[in-house]
Amino acid sequence: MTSIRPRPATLTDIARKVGVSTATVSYVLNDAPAGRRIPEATRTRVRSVADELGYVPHASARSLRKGTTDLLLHVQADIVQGPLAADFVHGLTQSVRGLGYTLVQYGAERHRGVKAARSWAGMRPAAVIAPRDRLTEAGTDVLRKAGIHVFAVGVAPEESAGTGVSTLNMDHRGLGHTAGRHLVERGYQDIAALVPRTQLLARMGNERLTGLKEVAEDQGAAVRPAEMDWTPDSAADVVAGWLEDGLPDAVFGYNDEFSGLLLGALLDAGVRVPERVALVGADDTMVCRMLRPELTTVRMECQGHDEVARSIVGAVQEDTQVHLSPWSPVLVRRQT
Amino acid sequence: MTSIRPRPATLTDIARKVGVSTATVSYVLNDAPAGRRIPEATRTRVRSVADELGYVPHASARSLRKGTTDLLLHVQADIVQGPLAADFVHGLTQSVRGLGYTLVQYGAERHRGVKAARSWAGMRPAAVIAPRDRLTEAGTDVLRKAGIHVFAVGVAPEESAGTGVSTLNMDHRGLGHTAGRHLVERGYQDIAALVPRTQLLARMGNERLTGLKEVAEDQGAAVRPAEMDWTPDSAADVVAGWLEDGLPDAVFGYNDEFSGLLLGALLDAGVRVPERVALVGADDTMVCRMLRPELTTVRMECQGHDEVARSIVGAVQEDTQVHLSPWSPVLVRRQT
DNA sequence: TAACTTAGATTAATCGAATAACCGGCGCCG
DNA sequence: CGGCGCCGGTTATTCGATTAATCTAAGTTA
Repeated sequence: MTSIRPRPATLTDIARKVGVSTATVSYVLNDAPAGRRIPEATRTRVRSVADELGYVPHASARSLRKGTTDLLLHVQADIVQGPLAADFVHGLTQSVRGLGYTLVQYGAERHRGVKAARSWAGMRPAAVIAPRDRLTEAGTDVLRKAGIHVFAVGVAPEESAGTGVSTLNMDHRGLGHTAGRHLVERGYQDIAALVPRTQLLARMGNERLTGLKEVAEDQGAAVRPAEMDWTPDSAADVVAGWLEDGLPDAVFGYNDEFSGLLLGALLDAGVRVPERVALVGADDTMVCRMLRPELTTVRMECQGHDEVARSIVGAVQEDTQVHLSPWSPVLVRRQT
Repeated sequence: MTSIRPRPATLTDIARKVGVSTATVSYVLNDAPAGRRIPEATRTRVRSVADELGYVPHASARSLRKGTTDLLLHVQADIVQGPLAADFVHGLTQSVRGLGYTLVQYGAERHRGVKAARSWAGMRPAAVIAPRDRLTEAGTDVLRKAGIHVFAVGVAPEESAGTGVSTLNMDHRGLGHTAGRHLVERGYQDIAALVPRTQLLARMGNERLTGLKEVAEDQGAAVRPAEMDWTPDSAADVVAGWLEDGLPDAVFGYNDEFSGLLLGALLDAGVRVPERVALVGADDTMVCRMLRPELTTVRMECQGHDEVARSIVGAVQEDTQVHLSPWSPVLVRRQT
């Protein structure tokens, strides 16, 4: 039995059934652009037939004719996205849909540069939103030349000046400030900061570190960075190092997850937390609530998704650069 | 300055520049379907000009003409996807790309049923892969009528018999078996199992519970379920309840994250883990390595992504039903 | 009654790529 | 010398939707 794949209904099908031309049907279904005169009777008939046939407009055909798509292509980072990113994407998807756009995610590891840009460009999205490590200069060029707006995630506005590339950032330095202020206020003088060794995370880690330093050193507290991998062994190594060189009073653990691993290693070494070493994470994930002691953390709160969506869509439509940084740090105290 | 949005190069542009017709260009760039005779010299010229102009085929135009897309639309669940799901999607994206398909994710909460199906169908994807709670019967119908293959995630093969809908499942019962076997073998007789109260997770929780029960009761061990929300308070409530009714010997915590919250509550109540109550999670996330004691867990190992991709693509191309369940449970012992 | 308006449509071109059908010229063979 | 085959292409149509331009019949006005 060769199953004949059903052919979706088209404008022509509707037109034939109603007994009018496809033009009329198109006008009706697009709510008659100004100046068109179509009596309510016709409109009703067209709409009911469209419904009956389960008509769904063919996005490709439409975009081919109009020369633009309603697609916003979000290229995912290699790293696993936490709840913060997931929530952002979900919210944004909803918001841009209200503005007539469709946000989709596309993610394949090790797919970057010109080759990747070409495959993104093939979909002719209105914009590509991609993490910095996926975008090369040549790749960005391919997109720009195809008339596609580019958002670089994790690229500072200064870096993208004059390139026509918009940016979307998290204020990691501000996050560092918030963590630093908390620790300094509570009298800690010898503060350590974890910095992930992975390429992508290292950049963010260093920015958080910078923010922490700015606040701490201003108040006469010392900050020492410690590189760490995303493994329990690496956490143990860090702690072992400290046991030799002297334990810090407090640790800013980059994020909740790195902090969690470190906490395990500290407890294994018999270090009392937070009495001997205080620990601050970031992102306010549920991990904070699983650990004992619970983790003090810095949550990044996102401004309304609707507002972010409007900024993005505005930039896309005018093809003007914008630089967004919609998250602000908020301290969540859990350890004394 | 009104920036004229650059127009991407088309077949016509290449044809004009090379001095041949668009047909020739098309044949060359698609590697001359059998029977076509085009000398190497022409091929080379066409290809070099295409390259020079940065030509990227217009996916919409192509799909309009061919009547099919290379799109596989993965509709994301409302819940935050863990590393397991993320890894699956990344791997699959890569694998299907090798087979000429493009997997994209689309996620907006509270977007389900017929309305959602219509918006998915608009893209004319070759297939829609969606979690069960996004698919209504009517919605599935819209897709099937549009000639789109449907994969229901989390729907048992029996449920989808005769509907033409393929399924993609995780063997939660098997996971329960593995956890149960471990606990029974270690002599635990009074086993509790957490079951999430959230709609979507409850289904999986109950399947895991069923598997656990099958093994345990076969060996004369008792299993008592305990409903829990994804909050620290709820975990505390569960523990409080047990303190009244009697603590179990062991707990299967649904997954690592629920187990983590429960562990916190147990420790708060002064219960020694694993001496008084043993705890088993699931998914083998890094959370297991942060907690003290570390968590014994059941990891779901996925068979090769290439193989899964082939099954999916095969079903899509033939429009035949398949029922996939590519994960198998593996115990990871960490608590004695 | 002729000229003009207007409501309510229709016609036809177009977007970019794929592809079936066709075509002119050259060489070879009987 | 006529016919056949093959080489290296070209022409023209098609996919589904949009939209500017046009058309028709009825009604209005002078």
